[in-house]
Amino acid sequence: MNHDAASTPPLAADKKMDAVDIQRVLLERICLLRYKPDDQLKEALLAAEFGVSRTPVRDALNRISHLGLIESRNGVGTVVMQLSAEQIQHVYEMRLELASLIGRVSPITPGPAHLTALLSLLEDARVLQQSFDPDGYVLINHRLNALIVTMIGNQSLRAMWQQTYFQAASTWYRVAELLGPAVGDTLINELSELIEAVKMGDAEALGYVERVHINYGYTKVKQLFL
Amino acid sequence: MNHDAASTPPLAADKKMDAVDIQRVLLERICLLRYKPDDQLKEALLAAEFGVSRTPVRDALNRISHLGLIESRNGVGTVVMQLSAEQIQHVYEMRLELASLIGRVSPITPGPAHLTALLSLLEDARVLQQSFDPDGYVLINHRLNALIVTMIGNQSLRAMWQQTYFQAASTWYRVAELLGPAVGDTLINELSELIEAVKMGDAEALGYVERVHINYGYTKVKQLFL
DNA sequence: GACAGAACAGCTGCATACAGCTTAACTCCA
DNA sequence: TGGAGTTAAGCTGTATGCAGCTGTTCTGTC
Repeated sequence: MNHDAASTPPLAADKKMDAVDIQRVLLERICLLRYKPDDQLKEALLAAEFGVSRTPVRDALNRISHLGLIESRNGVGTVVMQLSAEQIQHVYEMRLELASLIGRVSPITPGPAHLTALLSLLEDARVLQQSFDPDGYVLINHRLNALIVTMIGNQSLRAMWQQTYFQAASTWYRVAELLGPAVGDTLINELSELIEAVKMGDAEALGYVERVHINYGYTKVKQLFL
Repeated sequence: MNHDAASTPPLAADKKMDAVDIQRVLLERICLLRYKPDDQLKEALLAAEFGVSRTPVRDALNRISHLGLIESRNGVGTVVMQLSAEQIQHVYEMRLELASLIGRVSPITPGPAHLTALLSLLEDARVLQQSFDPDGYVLINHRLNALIVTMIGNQSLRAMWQQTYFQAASTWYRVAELLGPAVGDTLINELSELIEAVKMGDAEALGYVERVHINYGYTKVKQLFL
């Protein structure tokens, strides 16, 4: 009764996933680097794993192809793309700008539900620090992103935010692998500052907090990869 | 020999279009309002028209579904969505912001090729004014948009610009129908100002020119529809 | 005549079979 | 043994048939 959504995020053991479910799982796996750049996502294998035919798998791949994270080549396979240094730079540059817009274009005043969710995330982030692992970290980041999305009033901006999040997520996973618990501390700081902003119902502050932390992340990415 | 691309933009008479071609044609038809909101895009009919099976048509529809311009409902059909007043507002708000970013994030210095293309567009726009029709107007706008895209250095911003263009295009077509040659005059002004910016190699000016004219368009849309 | 119910037509979602392309391995010859 | 040509395996792209869902229409009853 209480497992209507997101209760089986990575697993597919249950019964008959449709194209939409597969789309979600594939994106999550790319963000969690379970599929690494140059990996081949063979439609037949995925179909077998999910217990469906190639058709819904193809539909899912087609629907996420616009993100540039995968590319299908006839006769070869569907490969996971490694975003070039330039592309990563562009995505982070845009996320910096988009963050500033959260509080400026059709802003939403965050409410108590948002606060509750943030407090829950903060709790989980603290638990995570007791035995840090990148997967758990990125999953919390996932939930945080999903929450921030609900605080973006402009639907167009919301879509762009999601898009760039997916594009940057796997890069950020690699940072978490390399830096370890340090990024967890930063996440706790980010959550604390977000909580303050939400307590005041200040969407603009929220955007600036995000901007600051994206800038921090961008700095780390530049140091480590670019 | 000289008909390698865009020579048959709307037509499908030739031979064997693949999913990518179909995707382009469908988007164009939506932008030109050949498909109006609540219209049903039946896969079987489109397949017959393009001389292929339903499969590549489905692939094309899936690949553009993220724009929110169409929505497939099981048992019903794939319907063209009417963007709500709020959605239109959001898209225009974002285009205003994105325009300002053209000259700020990874800008490109426009060169002589851009200038040549703009002059050609200006010429065509002037010809159009001798007997204005919305279709011709939107097609020139299409070419202008394609050109501006090549002046956007940040790939992520480029994708967002394209996305919002497709989402706003059909709305703009309706404005052209209602206002007639007046929008053509505005287009000529826009092109003239863009030419000045490009002559100076000033990407920032280019972005501001776009911002101003998007704002003009937004004003008209608000007056007429919102 | 009006309304409830059932049968029907039509569409998308999915499954399966086939064709075309690409890569890699394998063979044959020098 | 090295290399060019050929063959074979495997993947995506496409075609086609079937199942499930939805809106409509037709029928039977009150």
